[in-house]
Amino acid sequence: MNRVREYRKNRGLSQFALAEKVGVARQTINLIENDKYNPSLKLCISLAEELGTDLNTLFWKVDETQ
Amino acid sequence: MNRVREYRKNRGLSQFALAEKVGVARQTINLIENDKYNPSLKLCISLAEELGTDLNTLFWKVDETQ
DNA sequence: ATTTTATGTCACATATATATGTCATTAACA
DNA sequence: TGTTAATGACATATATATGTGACATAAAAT
Repeated sequence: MNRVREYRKNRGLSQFALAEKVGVARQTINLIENDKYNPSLKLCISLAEELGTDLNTLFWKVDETQ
Repeated sequence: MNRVREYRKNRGLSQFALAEKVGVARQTINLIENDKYNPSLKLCISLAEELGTDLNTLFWKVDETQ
């Protein structure tokens, strides 16, 4: 799991809006949020920058119990 | 740029040894260290774990002037 | 000298991330 | 109502990450 959806929603962005900001298709954001695949490092960095956070926060050992 | 080579050398590992530990080909490590492409998130996480560090340290806004 | 080891690179093959178009469903809203 | 926006999902196409095998060079070890 990752925290892309959480950070996207906190910014009031739709999947489509975030996709446009980072230059990918809406489906790509959808698949990443639903852990359907394994994004590239560059895309992870773009997402972190666009969402005002960093790689560890979005993708490093997300604790689902908290 | 990233700090994979630096952390690998600090651990006394060859590209081949690190490649075996994370389950990719030696060429893949070589290309990543030389910024010839854009690894997947899962591979970045494996590298960070194997090198005893985290995503931000290896891949987030590496300052080349320091 | 000669044999390993480590690294960079190339060519080709394969797996998969990503794009594009589409459809269904739900919620918000006119 | 109907219409639009948001999301999940599918099928197909393309770009690219990664694998595999090979070769060259340099350094280290024997």
